[in-house]
This record gives sequence, C-alpha cells and structure tokens, in this order.
Amino acid sequence: MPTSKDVALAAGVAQSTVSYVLSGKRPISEKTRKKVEAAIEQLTYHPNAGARALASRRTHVIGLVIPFIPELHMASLMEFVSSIASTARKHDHDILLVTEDEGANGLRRVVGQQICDGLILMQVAGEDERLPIARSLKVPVVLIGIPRDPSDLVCIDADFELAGQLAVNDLAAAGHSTIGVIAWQPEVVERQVNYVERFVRGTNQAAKELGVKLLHVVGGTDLGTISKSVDEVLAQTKGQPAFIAPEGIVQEILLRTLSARGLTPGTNVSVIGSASPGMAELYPVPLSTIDLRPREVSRRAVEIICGLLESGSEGPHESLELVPATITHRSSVIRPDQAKAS
Amino acid sequence: MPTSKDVALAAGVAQSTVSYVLSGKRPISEKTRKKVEAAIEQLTYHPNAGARALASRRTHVIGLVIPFIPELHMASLMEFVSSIASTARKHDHDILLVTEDEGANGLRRVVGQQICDGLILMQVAGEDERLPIARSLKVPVVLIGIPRDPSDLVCIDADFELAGQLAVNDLAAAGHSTIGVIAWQPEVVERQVNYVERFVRGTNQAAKELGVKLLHVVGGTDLGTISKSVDEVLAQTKGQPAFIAPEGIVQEILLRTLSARGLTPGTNVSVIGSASPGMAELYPVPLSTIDLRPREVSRRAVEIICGLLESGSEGPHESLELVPATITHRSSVIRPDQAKAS
DNA sequence: ACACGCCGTCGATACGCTTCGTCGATACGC
DNA sequence: GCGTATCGACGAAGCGTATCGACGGCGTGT
Repeated sequence: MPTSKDVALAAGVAQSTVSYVLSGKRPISEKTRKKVEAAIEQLTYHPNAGARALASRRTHVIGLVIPFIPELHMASLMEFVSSIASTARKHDHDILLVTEDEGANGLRRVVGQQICDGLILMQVAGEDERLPIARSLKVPVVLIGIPRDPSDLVCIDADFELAGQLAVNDLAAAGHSTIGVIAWQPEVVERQVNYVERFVRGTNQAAKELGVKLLHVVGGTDLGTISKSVDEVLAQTKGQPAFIAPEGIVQEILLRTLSARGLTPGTNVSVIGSASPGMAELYPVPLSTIDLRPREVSRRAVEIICGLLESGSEGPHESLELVPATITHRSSVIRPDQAKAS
Repeated sequence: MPTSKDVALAAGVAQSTVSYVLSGKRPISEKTRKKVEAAIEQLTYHPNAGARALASRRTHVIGLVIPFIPELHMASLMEFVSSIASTARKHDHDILLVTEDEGANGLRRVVGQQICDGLILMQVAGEDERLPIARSLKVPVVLIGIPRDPSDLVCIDADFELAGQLAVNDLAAAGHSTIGVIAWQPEVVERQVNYVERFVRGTNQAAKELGVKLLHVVGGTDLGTISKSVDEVLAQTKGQPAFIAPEGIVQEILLRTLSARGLTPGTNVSVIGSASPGMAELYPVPLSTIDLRPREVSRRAVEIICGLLESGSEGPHESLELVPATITHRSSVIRPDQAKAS
C-alpha cells in the first residue's frame, strides 16, 4: 500500500504538500497540484483511515444503532439502513453498524474507541434506556423517533400526527362518518414507541374538527385479534365501513380478514393502509396509503448529524424536526353514499 | 478521553505494559495485571481504534457490501445484515456498510483506505462485476452466493438445489404427480443470480427420480402474470393441484390468485411457499415453507472471514460451502387422493 | 535598485498504539 | 558463594497523517 510519503517522492514534493493538496487547507500552485494528483492517480493512493483518524481526531464514520431484530418491520428497517448509508456517502462518511444486542454498552464502546464521530439511533422509544447515554456522550447523537422527554436531544421523525389527521380527513371527505382505526401490534404499543400515540392524537383531533366518529380497536399479528376488532367496527358502523391501518403487517392481516368477510376495498369498504408505494400497487385494488417517507427521514438524519459534525459544536444541542407525511390516493377508498346507491 | 499512557500513569507501570495486559502477548504478573485492570476500569479506558489500526495493521472491521436497494427482498436482506452484524461482534469485529450505489470503486476505496480488514459481498450474481475486483484485492473476501466461476473465491450460500429436491419430494410423497413451480421475479432471473437455476436443477432431479411431472412457469410481481401461470398449471393438472413458490413476493401473489379462484391451501390445493417462519404462521392456513436459513448462512460467512483473518493467509483461497435448506411442514399440503374422497 | 510583503513549500512534531530489544530481579544449579 | 537461566517490566522506535512554524522566492512600491 502506497503512503503519502511515496506520493510525495514520486511527485518530487514534501509529504506535507501532498496532505495540503488533498485537504485544500493551504494554497497550492496549479503546477505542483497537477504533479501530486498525477502521482496519486498512478500509485492508486488512498489515505490510510487509521492514521488520518489518529492525526485529525475525525474518523468520518457514523455509528448506526439498529434495533434488536424484532421480526417486525424488517423491510422498513432495511429501507432506513440503506438510505442512511447512501446519504452518508454523499457527505463523505461511512456507516458502522451497532447492534442493540450488545446493549447500551455498545454505544459507549464505539464512541470510547473513537471508531465513529457520531451516532444515529433508530427506533427510539418513549422511555429509552439509551437516552441517558446519548445525553452523556460527548459526540453528536441524532435520534430517529421522539422520546417523551426530548430535552438536550436532537430528534427527527416522521410526522405521525399529521399522518393521522390526513387519513381521517381523507375518509371523512369521502363521506364516512364512522372510521375504524386499527392499532399497532401490542408489542409495539408496549414498547412505548410514542409515535403510536402521536398518530392517535392526530386522528382524534381531525375527527373532532370534522365531527366524525372514531373507533380505536386493538391490532395484532394473529387473525383472531384482528377479526374481533373488525367485527367490533362493523357492528358499530351504519353503511359502508372504513378502516385505517397504519402498520404494515396489521394492514396485511386486515385485508385478509376483510376478504374473508366478502368485503373488497374500493367496492364496499374503504381502507387506508401503509404498505410501501411499490407494494401498494400489487393489491387487486391498489391501496391508498399513508406514506411516512422513511427515506426522507433517513436523509435528514444524516444531514443533521453531518451538520453537527462540521460545526464541531461541543455542547449539547436540542432540536426536533418532523418530516411531513403524505397520503397517496389509489383505489381503496369509496364514497359510501355513492356505494349505497349502486 | 484517557489514553493508555494515562492508564499506565494511574497504575504506576509503563505504557507498553498496559498494552501487553490488553493483548496478552507477553506474560504479566498477576499483581500488575490487577493494578492495570483497575486503572482501566476506573478511567473507563477504551483503546483508540485509529491508533490501534495504525500500529497493528488490523482494524477489526469487516466491510459488508449490500446490494443496490431493489425494493425486493428488503426484509430478507435485513435479516442477513442484522445477523451478520451480531455474529461479527461475537468475533470481536464491527461491520461497515458499503453500498453498491458507490459502484465497484467502493470496494477499492474501503480496502485502499484500510478501513476494514476484509469484505463480505451479498447477493452475488452469476456474472458479477465485483468478481474481478474481489479476486484482485489483497484482503479476504467472502461471497454470499455462488458465481458461475467460483475459482479463487470463497463462497457460501444456501443449498438451493437441496431446497428444490426437498420441495418436490414432499409434494410427491403426499401423492401429487403434477407440480407447478413458479419462478422468481423476472428481475431476479435476469440478474443471473444463479440460485434460480440451482433450485430448478434440484426440482428436476427429484422429479426425474420420482417420476413426477413438473411445470415450470414464469413468476412476477403483477397479478396478471401469476394468473396466467396458475391457469397454465391448472389446465395441465388432473385432480388437486400443487404449487411451489420459492420466492416471498411471488408466493404472496400466488396465494391471492389461488384465493380468487376459490382454491384454499390445505383444502383443495397444496402450496409450499417461502415466507419466514414467523410470517408463515400468520396465514389462515399456516403455510408449509422452504427455509433457506439465512441466519445460518450469515453466521458461516462471518466465521469464514474471521478464520481467514486470523490465519493471516495472504494468497488467494478457494472454497464453497452450502448450508442445508429445510422444509417446515405446516398445513398447506394435502394428500390429493384423500382430498378427492372428501 | 532596494526593502518589504505575500504566496507556496518544506521540515518537524504529535496523535495513541504495537512490538522489539533490553535489562533488573528473582530462583536455581554447581 | 557466584554465575546463569527465566520471568516480568521498561524504553524506544515506528505506523501514516495533519498541522504548525518557518523560510525562500517572487512581485510590488518607491
């Protein structure tokens, strides 16, 4: 492996000049720069990351703390991971995976060893054992998710409250006066990921404004639970029923349950789901969905942390940013008055 | 951040002694070791990764090259990523993500910068542009997937051929004499990921031995294509039909298509799918599935590369390992002779 | 034509660790 | 009793880069 010394030798300059050509921190004449660049090219020189980190106290690596593989959400998780990694590269950083099974110590370890310059925490719960550590660390930390007490923390998340509002608005505008809202899996709710309550708050607020009746029923991953929840809604609905299922798996099971009852989205029942755009198109009736824009959330998370890194700010920061959710209209929402007529 | 010098000072020993306590490469008396360990504990000392890498020429980081986010497989991809990261930690290594959108240069970069000691490549295709680079790199590389020419490469993958055999065996043993095999998505097939043909080979071999008729039909992610494929199979099947769907999304659409034709797995049609164990249980009729054991494949990939790293072998290696697939019997396969009687 | 200033380059040092050579102290043999 | 082998700890030399101070050469002003 060639070193910057080798490059300097080949270009006939001092090692420090090579360094300055690379960093641009001092003016270099056009002529010598060309020489150095040619030598770099020819030797396929890459600066040694370890040495660079040692001397500059910057690793250009961001630690990404991924949650403990909970079977649920695997697909959406990967979407975050993948776009975080891509975005990081655009900002000249790499991503190091920190798995949660190492526990909270993992965070201390990677920061202590100075393997990375900062951390992004995914799936932050309302009360998260990682929060005290996040606050105590002397490196920038960005949370994806909003804990109950976000003081001294930098947070970014999808705007679940807005998502709830939009979904209710949409169904109300179509003419539904009663709407069933199927909750997340109990595992998620118990984990206190407070986006659940933010979403609910959004739906309630919109319902109040619009004079619509909301039925919040439990979700789950088994057919039995969802069946009961669906029946509950059906019993209390006059006319064509409407459902909002903000979670992927729950939505999937809801659709099967409806199908078993002879209900077809877009024909005699309205459904707003949450599949990814690609998936939503694959249903017999393309599904109208809430889009929480995970890629955008990921992008912002990286941008924020890179900003903090560049500004080199030492002290604790505090900020909270929400990425607006959107509703994509496909074909699974009906106008109940019209449906009745047919 | 405390350094090993600080630890040495606190323990009243030389800095090099601290290093030897940590590495164990030289004998240290019980007494001084205790002192040093106490100082480490008290100062919460973590060795600086950059300095360590610089001096030892070992980063203890493995680069994981993830494919260019192809909407498909997100969930299964994450399963690999997650278990690779966990396993790596058990071997005292970390995982650095290398996204494919950086192109083949990404590999050269991370190795050139000596950010990592070795690479794991995921989703290796039959003819993969990364292969020449993999061969030319002077660090260990492990491929997940089997390229057409595996010479000078270290490969690990699920045993798709065995999976094909098992699936056909299973349906044949149940009494089916005609079996429809729905292929992967065209995108996958075109990518020349040769596990497709390995799977097909396995099915054909088993079919030949058992005197069973196989109908290989095209897969896809749209209902139209799968519908045609299903009809093709139904037309050529006498009695109860049987299907094998080795890919998750295709399987999902197959089930919807069958449902629309009044066919229910476990009642009047046999299906062997490929959902993850958790998902398979969620169907109205729990689905019998092929399990390719991705976590096991991941685990082996890490073990192999760590082995290569420890042995410090310079020259190129060559090996090929297959993780046996299994079939999990649930309730979606019927005995057609009995079904007829009912 | 001379002094001064600025741009562009060089040399040296520090970053924190691993590792090799060395040396003091203890335990043993004769 | 002294010399020798052994164990344990020390000091110093890099590893490859960033960065600071210094310095030489050019151009500018008079």
